[in-house]
Amino acid sequence: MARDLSAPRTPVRPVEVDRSSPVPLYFQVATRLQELIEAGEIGVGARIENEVDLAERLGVSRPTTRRAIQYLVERGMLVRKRGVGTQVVHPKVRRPVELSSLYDDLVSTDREPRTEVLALKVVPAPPEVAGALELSPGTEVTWIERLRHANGEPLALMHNAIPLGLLHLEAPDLAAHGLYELLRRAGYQPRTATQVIGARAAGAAEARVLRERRGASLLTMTRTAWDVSGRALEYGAHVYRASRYSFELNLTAG
Amino acid sequence: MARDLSAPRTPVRPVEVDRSSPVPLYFQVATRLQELIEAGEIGVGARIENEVDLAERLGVSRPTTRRAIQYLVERGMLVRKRGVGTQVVHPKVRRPVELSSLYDDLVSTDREPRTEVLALKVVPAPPEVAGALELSPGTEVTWIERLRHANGEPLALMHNAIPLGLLHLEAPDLAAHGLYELLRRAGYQPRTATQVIGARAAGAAEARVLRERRGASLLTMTRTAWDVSGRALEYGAHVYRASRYSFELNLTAG
DNA sequence: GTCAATACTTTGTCCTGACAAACTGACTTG
DNA sequence: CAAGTCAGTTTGTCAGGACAAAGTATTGAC
Repeated sequence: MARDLSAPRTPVRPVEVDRSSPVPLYFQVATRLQELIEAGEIGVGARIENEVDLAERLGVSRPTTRRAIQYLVERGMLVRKRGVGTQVVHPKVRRPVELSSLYDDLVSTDREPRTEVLALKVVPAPPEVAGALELSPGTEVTWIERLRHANGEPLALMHNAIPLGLLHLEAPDLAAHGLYELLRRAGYQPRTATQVIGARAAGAAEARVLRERRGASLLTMTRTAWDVSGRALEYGAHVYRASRYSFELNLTAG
Repeated sequence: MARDLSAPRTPVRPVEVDRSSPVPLYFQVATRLQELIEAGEIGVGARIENEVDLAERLGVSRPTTRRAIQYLVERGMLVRKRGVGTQVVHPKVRRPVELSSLYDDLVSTDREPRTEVLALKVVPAPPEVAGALELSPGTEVTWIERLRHANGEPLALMHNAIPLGLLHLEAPDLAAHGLYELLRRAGYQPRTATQVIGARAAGAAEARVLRERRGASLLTMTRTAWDVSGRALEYGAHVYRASRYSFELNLTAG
């Protein structure tokens, strides 16, 4: 359907590989291609060279070239069609979903986060928390309550549970850093998570600390995060001021 | 850390491949492995055979075996470690995020969806819609307003815009099917989307059609969806009764 | 001129073979 | 006995080749 097949192949000229580098060849090729596409040197809609020619010109094997292209296809930058070729569809990577913390988001958008630690103690896990973290009921967990400010205004009230023994938390650390940053620093990298996002009206106590009217709309988010080996890292139940915050997601369907 | 390496390798016995099938070998192997894991025959934490042995026993090459395992690794079921082996970490696939429609979700959970088409017309795209769909301002689009019921109760008020020429919509079709199903049937498969999820209080008109009190909390979702070749398919601005609906997401970090 | 058959291009699948890098566990050595 | 060394295991990377399948473009027949 009116795909412009007469468009000239962009011959990806300045790609070279460094065989002495510890970086895998396929990754070198993928990175270079990504740079060229993001810089606009290979425009949207343009077809790139076919795998065989590209491989030959770069001096690598076809499987290596395929792997590099596949990497960018999975990231949504390229589309392949058998018998047709490979086309650029997006100049920027659409990341599937960011598994980053609120704190990092605020820092990166210059919104001056500040954290007030309301509680930090060890308690037996309530049934809901124990279930989410796959612990037997009553197992002790570190329980955290924090109030997160942005630009001097309260933004979110956050309750979190962390399995004991994972890491030792101190109030000053929590005040100065995001929870995910502390987890990462201790060697635990969140990799998968399930979230439930909903909304409800603010109760009296919540309204007071968040400086909203009673009954104001709040965004709620409960999340459980696991690391790469399936170990449960964190359970969180957060409420956000809907007037100041929303979730932005980029989705990709398999 | 206390990984049970003494656990016996589960030898994935009943896997066989059918070389006369048009289904690729790597996919046959991946599917069979996935079934065994989901059925619990290979338990969580168990290591599977190493690639070389598995390949030999199945009578396929090691790259084919690797590709099958890689497929499950990307879906979060397995974890590989060089020098160690491959372990099961999750008995079920955690899909990155489902890009399915509300209608399909309600059908699959047996909640008897019913759709009331409030409006179906062709209008010039408002600036916000034009921007989201990457159309020049004022381009005409199909504009849809629907009220979605579940179990006989109103659940969501949905506004959507579709580029003209993509497909011809009739009210009866919209009443009987989800929008995504109609798109798919016309050959357009949504692949990537950006969503913004927020909350706000119900206005008077919204409260009336959704049978909520005025000021009740509503979940809001605006979304733009593209197909595999980067063509904008749909813009949607939906509001949900927070008392009856929440978003559930499974995330995976790269 | 239109439609079907054919040739060509390009990606998809699969194989064999080889070496490198990371991790484990046992052995050696001080 | 403790710590470093070394061999074994397992996944990671890469090459080169072969054929299949799905499109596109051309050619030929009616």
